[in-house]
Amino acid sequence: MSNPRSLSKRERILDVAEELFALRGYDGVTLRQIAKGAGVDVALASYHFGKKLDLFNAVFERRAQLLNSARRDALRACQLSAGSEGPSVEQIIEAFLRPLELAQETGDPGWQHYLALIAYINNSPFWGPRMMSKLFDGLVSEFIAALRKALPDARDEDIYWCYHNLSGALTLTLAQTGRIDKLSSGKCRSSDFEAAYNHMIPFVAAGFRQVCGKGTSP
Amino acid sequence: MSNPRSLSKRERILDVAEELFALRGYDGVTLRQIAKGAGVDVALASYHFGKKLDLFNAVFERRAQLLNSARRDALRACQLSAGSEGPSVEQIIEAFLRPLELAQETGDPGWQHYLALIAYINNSPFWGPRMMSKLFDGLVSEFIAALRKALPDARDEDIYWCYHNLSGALTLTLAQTGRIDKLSSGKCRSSDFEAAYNHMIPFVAAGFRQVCGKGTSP
DNA sequence: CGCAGTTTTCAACAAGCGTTGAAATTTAAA
DNA sequence: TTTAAATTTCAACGCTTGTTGAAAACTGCG
Repeated sequence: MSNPRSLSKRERILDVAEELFALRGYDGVTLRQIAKGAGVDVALASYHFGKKLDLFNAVFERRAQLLNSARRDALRACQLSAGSEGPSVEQIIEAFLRPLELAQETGDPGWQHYLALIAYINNSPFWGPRMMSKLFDGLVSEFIAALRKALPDARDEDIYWCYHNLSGALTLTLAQTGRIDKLSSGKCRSSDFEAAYNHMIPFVAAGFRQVCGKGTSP
Repeated sequence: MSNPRSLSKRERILDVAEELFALRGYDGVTLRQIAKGAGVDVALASYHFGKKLDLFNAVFERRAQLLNSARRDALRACQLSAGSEGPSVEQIIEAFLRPLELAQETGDPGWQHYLALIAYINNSPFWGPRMMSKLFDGLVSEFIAALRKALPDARDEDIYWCYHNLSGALTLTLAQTGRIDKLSSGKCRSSDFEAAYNHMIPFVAAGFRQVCGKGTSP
């Protein structure tokens, strides 16, 4: 049945595919590049995953539940620790973002590649609509609902646009992990995850309050 | 020399390449697809532009100067209309963003495709570093300098992180133009651009002020 | 060991890729 | 109209792609 070597090779194919897809996109990577990177014959990818598109989807599915659970748990935790009026905007945004920072900081480069791949998908007019909602719609709805409670004066439309801005800022951060910002001449390293999120959270929270009303105090 | 038909075919190749590259990325589009879309033989793209990568670059160069000039003019205009203490954060961000909105609203779908292509590039770990700085570094430096003056208490590092968030929010907006979102399903599409920027500008300005100090009053 | 089942490689396929040289067509000027 | 240059098509090249069927190697079990 399942021996250590087979699991290892199957997993290695997923790892390499994850990394290369994140860098060059679906069409920019060949199965032969993936196989070579994994030290494996080309046909093995087809044996384990079927068509190339199935391998692409398998890469996403591998970590999707794990990530969604972590973010859902973070939201639940901050809801429990908050009073009956619910968590503040800052707390909700923090619950939305910190699990990603933690994933990036595990030291497992696979998580960085995976999140960069998510960013790639989110900004792709072709892949975005067909994959993002399947992966994240349920989770996002929960966060939107929490935000709606924390910002009782806001119109739904406003909350949506603010979430859009949050998603964009986050996406660029995920896409640029490891990259050095030339403009800031090194002051701003995208691999400095903590700095990125410590700046993003107050930035986004202030934006929400400005556009959606003050809400409950932080 | 230059006759209307030849210009037309050359231009049509650029138009179709622009649209398809924006949708599927560099590797997701073949010269044959572009040629078919333009109603032209495959070899004609090579005749006019050389290699596939040269065509890719030609698509960028066609509108780059026009766009950069518009944004630079907008910055100069708001600097002139402001007093000696310079424009506010809102005015600077508005100068940074409005020319893009205007380009999207020209009704020329080419501009929408072009801006979506810029978004694709910006979020691509492969293409981003090698193209974005060449296209926009000079312009961005001018805006950063203006922001530094409007936010005298801010550290450079903070300004760069805030700009990063602005760039991300903008990029996602450019990438998703024309897309229909569930939460805004009832809205009319022509007002989408205006709504996007009208929400983005106060959102981003509030973020800057929160992270970089209050600055001069709006 | 021997054997069944799983995993991995090998070899090859048809299709599509970017690119190119030469031929055909169109254009602009004389 | 004649002529030379610019444009466009044609036909084909060498190569790479994703995929597959059959052979080989490895696995755990009796």
